[in-house]
Amino acid sequence: MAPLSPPMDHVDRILAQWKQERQDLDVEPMGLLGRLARLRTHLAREIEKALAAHGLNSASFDVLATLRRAGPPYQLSPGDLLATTMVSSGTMTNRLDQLEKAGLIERAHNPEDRRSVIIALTPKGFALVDAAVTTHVENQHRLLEALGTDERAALDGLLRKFLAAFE
Amino acid sequence: MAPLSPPMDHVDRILAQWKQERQDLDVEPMGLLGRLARLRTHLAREIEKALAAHGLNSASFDVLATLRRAGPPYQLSPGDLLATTMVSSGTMTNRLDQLEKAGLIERAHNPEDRRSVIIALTPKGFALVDAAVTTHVENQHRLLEALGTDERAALDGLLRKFLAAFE
DNA sequence: CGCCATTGTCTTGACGTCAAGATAAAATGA
DNA sequence: TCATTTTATCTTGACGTCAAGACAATGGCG
Repeated sequence: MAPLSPPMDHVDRILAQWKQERQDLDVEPMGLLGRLARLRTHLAREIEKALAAHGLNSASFDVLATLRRAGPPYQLSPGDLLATTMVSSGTMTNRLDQLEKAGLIERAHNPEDRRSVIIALTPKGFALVDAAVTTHVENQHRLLEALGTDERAALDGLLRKFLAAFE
Repeated sequence: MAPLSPPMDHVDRILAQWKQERQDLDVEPMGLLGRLARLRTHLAREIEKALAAHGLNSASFDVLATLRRAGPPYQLSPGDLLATTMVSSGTMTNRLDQLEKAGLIERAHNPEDRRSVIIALTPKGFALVDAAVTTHVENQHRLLEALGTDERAALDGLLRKFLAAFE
């Protein structure tokens, strides 16, 4: 018996159209990259939903989580936060403005460098992110239920190698 | 000899911090999902760069490419375009407005349904997207160079299965 | 026929992001 | 020392996106 081929999905249909219209192109990479992009959009939307239950989005959660997992005293500079979050400095300023208004972080002067700012998690921010991360991790487990243990390990390994080409 | 373990990457460091700070959480899924998200950001930025050489971004390219690969007469309704692009109707209207201003598409009434609109690629739009897709596909090949043939197939298969859980 | 739910598209207002540049402080080095 | 470069953060203006809802046309159904 021939092995079962998986059913045609949305991305397969796109590739089939290109093969019809532009036979000169080798569109094979478009399949992998298209699936990665679509999957990422679905996952991001699911993650936003889970965080919304705590009044957060993934932008604000990322900042709070970075401060939380840094350990006591839960303080980092905007520059430190930039180094881990893949956003521009203007975006980080905007995120910090909102978190400060919400009382989840505080800005303090750095006595050792007056250009620099110390961002500190408030008790309210700490409590919120600690609750949110619990929900978030549970949600992440749920999102991975479609894959078995071996598949997760294989996928993670391939993503690791691929990602290494860019950072 | 023990097998070589890959070097610690950015995501590994995040996981190590969580393991230190929140030992109650099983953060294993965060590794896979974090790598997927970071990888997608890197890839999206590279793709934007390649399309910018043609004056396009991935938003406008997606619309033009959908019309192009649909085949003659290179016409679809906004609703058809919505069905393949994972954006809201307001986003699509905005994209079409700009493409129309740029002379790359035209809007026409649908004689069979006066609610409906026919979006047609102009000759200028056809020529542009045909050139852009050539560059885009070359760029996609380049982006996948980090992976071998077998790895690409394995990754694509896992992404296909994962994506199937969401659509 | 005429009412009502549905469909297809567009409008509005808000949000998150970025690139480019402004500002101020600190480090460098002649 | 002092001018220059570098670093750290913030500001500005533009862009792409979304959710919610407006609007007109269509299709079903009594």
